[in-house]
Amino acid sequence: MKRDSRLSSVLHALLHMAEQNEPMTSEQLAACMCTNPVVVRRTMGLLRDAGLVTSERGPSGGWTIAADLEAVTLRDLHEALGEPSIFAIGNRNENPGCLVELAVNAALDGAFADAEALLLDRFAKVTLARLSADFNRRHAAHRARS
Amino acid sequence: MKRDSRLSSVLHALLHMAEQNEPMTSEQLAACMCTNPVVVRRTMGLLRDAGLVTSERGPSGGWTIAADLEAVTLRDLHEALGEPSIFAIGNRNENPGCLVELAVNAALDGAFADAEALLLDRFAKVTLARLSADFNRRHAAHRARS
DNA sequence: GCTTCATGTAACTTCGTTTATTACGATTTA
DNA sequence: TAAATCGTAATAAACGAAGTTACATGAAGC
Ligand code: FES
Ligand code: FES
Repeated sequence: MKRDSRLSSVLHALLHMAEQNEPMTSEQLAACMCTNPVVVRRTMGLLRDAGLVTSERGPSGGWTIAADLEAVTLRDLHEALGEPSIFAIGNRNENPGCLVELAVNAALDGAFADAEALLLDRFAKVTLARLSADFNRRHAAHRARS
Repeated sequence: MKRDSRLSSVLHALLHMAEQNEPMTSEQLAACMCTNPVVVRRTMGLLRDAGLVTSERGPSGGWTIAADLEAVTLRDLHEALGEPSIFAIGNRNENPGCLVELAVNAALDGAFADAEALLLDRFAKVTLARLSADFNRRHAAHRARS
């Protein structure tokens, strides 16, 4: 199955934007991430709907972070993206008609629910600020090496 | 996204087979699960490669469980199926060329790895015997009600 | 041996989802 | 008004899972 990589994408975009004082255009972000400006607008549009970024039209327009980096977590971003389903594995039939399926689904669903809860919990503990700091640490180390 | 439902499928098949003394044909299993005999063979073939079931050709042939129900766990089945990737969400670029991607991937990968570990751990704790018992319990309750 | 039943497997199609692309409209700045 | 930029709909491309078709292989029974 094709994986949804939008969470990864918006994180990229946000980290770039966090290093910048001016708005960044869809074009810039797209070039940087090897994708298409329209894709950037579509995805960032969801973050705008959630109040995490703002967009301005016209010359000198573009995308700007509108939230506190300390407050925004990966979980917030996941929710802003519409909480896409997390698993690539699932039940054959979600509304079972027979007892065999009921028993199987019960066993699998419990495990999946627990794993999802753990993942979302981990997401909730990572802020954009922490990610940005992590990036800057790596950046400094990289410059020191070269 | 289209989810991989093979784990769910083989569980269905195995529970049916556990209730049966004779081999079951691909045709029977397919009819029971509303799918195609060839799909059944493809999937069950992986379990056969793992030594969990056997297949016999010709008249009176079919599929038979070859392992101890107490010993086989969901994790064994997951492995027999080739350990398909569990998540429908992932990194945009698994082999990052820039430090932004490195930082993002590190954050996400850690969370995904932990969730995967938890899920596999849960899988390892569920045996076919337990599932079969669960089914029989439900079956008895169902008969008592009607 | 011949027929029948069943698996083994390759090739192809269908279907659903994600991402990319095209096209055009709306808004802002100069 | 011209240029830059987002907003959005419509469409195509790319991909993977499941389904389907077709035929080969092997076993059982006569
Ligand atoms: S995504 Fe911007 S440099 Fe890597
Ligand atoms: S009766 Fe539900 S799968 Fe067999």
